[in-house]
Amino acid sequence: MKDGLLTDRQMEVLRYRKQGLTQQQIADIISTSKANVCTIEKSAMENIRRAKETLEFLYTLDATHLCVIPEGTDLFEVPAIIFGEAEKINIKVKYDTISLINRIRESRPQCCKARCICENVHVYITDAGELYFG
Amino acid sequence: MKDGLLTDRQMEVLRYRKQGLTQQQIADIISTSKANVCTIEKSAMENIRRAKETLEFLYTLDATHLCVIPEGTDLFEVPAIIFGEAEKINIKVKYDTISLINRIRESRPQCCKARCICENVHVYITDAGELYFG
DNA sequence: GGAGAGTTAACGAAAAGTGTTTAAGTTCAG
DNA sequence: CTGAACTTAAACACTTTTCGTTAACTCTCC
Repeated sequence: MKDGLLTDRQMEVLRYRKQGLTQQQIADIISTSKANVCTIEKSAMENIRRAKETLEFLYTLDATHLCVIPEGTDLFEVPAIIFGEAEKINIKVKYDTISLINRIRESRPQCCKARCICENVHVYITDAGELYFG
Repeated sequence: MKDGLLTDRQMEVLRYRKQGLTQQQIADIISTSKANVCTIEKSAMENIRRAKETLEFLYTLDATHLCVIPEGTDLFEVPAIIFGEAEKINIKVKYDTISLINRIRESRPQCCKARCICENVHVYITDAGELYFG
């Protein structure tokens, strides 16, 4: 049974990059060209993008797209945005302000640096008012 | 630029399945055999599993390596190991015993045969006490 | 200008994924 | 038991991905 989308090579490069190494330094370590490190890193990012998109599709199977929280939004402004959009389509969100903030922080921890949404977050909602973030 | 992991065929089958159709009904609609619908559905689920695993790998990049659960370990012994290691580095795990077991079973179903961890599992932990398994 | 970091394009070989069929195998309600 | 729904395995053609090379390219900083 296979692992995730990323190859050993791709994970290796991402780990070194996380440590702050340059492509040339990594190329020396793993004995290849920096051009190759670049393409490996690039395809790794592409695979990650596809993984995210795949899970977004899953959510859309039983949820509809509600809105996008733009990168840079203050976390505390998010509930008002979502409540407003949900009201437009007559769906009652099943979270109050506090639990909604907890919900998004647990669902997308990598998008929440302190109080700031650090990348665009797509919001999906079911008829039951359940929320998904992609 | 490519879409997510799922092929058109796979998304098609998943949508029909979501509507409650049987594999035979879908096979008739998309003009193929029911066996093929089965394999398409199966590979779709496999792709979804891999997408989840890929994103979990991303999270491990932000986490530190905590310990390794050796192959053959009893699943019920895992929480004690993890709590012990986390205590050593003064991080409070955000799961209790039961939810920790559920967490690892959901995260690495292929590693859990009955009560046995069937391959080495690396454990990563964030400062917030979130756990990831790789 | 030159050095360092990163990106891109074109190409080949090896590996992996996909759709399909055929055939044999469950599982389970009636 | 029978039949319907579903699963599994092997084999095939086909396409895509991945890793690698070489070489040329942009940017930025000094």
